[in-house]
Amino acid sequence: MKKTPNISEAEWEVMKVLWSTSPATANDIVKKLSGKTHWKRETIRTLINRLVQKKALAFEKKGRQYHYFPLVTESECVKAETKSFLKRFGKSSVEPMLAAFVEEEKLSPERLGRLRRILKEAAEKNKKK
Amino acid sequence: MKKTPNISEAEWEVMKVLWSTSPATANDIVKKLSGKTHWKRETIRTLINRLVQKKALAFEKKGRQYHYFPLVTESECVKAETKSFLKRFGKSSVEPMLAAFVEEEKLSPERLGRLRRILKEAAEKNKKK
DNA sequence: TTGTAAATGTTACGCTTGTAATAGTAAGGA
DNA sequence: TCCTTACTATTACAAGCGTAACATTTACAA
Repeated sequence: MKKTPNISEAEWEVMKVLWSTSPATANDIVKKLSGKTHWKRETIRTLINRLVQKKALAFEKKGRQYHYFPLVTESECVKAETKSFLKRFGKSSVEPMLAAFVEEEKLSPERLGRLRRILKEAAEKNKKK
Repeated sequence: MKKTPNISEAEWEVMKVLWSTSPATANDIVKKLSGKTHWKRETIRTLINRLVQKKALAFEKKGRQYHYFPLVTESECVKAETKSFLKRFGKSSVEPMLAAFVEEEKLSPERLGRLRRILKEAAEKNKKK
């Protein structure tokens, strides 16, 4: 059970890019992010550097540029975040949270179905035990 | 749609105390928290003061001591947090998150039932529309 | 070989957080 | 009335974060 580094909100955006396509150069990342954010190139570079320091990213030198790639997987990180989220709010908040999910994001029927299946399975396993 | 203040992790612990019993004096809060944390009284007082500044708490002077009470409800805050959580991870993470919830916290059958009902209702509303 | 543009590295700065220590004030007992 | 004690208020300080500007290096073109 490795410890995932603590990734801040802004840094998370950078990670998302790398999780969707890696390796990528700093410029690739800047390009992808400039659609979604207003950050300056320098800002993004700072974020990248911090992620390298935190060992969330690594790079390979290819001539003059660095090709970055993630050192942790997205699901690892989501899981860790979920855990700390839960710890923070306590289980009494699970319902309001789920309600907010459902309400906030118009979940597609497929997704809803999958969510329901998860719960159903949990319920069954529960009973069996 | 009022804006809930930004409550940090440590501050959240203080809020939890007040949500469960309010009003309470600083000392009440300290007492309750000393079971769960190792924070010094001063630390807790700092947290309380910050929460007052952020308008998450208010107080009433009663003689020499202040009686604190929350200005925001727990469900409001949970909702806001959930929203930003979702925004951060994107909806593609909802399933892994729910899976982690279920796995992490052994949810009671009752709770599971309630969760399932939430989803069921959402599914029906979805269909109708 | 040397200048230039592109890439990387270093430094900055104010805000929030975690974690307190210390100072000020007021109320009640001697 | 004056002191002690129990509260509250002010100040501290380092690490993390958001947001950059400025400096340095280096590969390639002229």
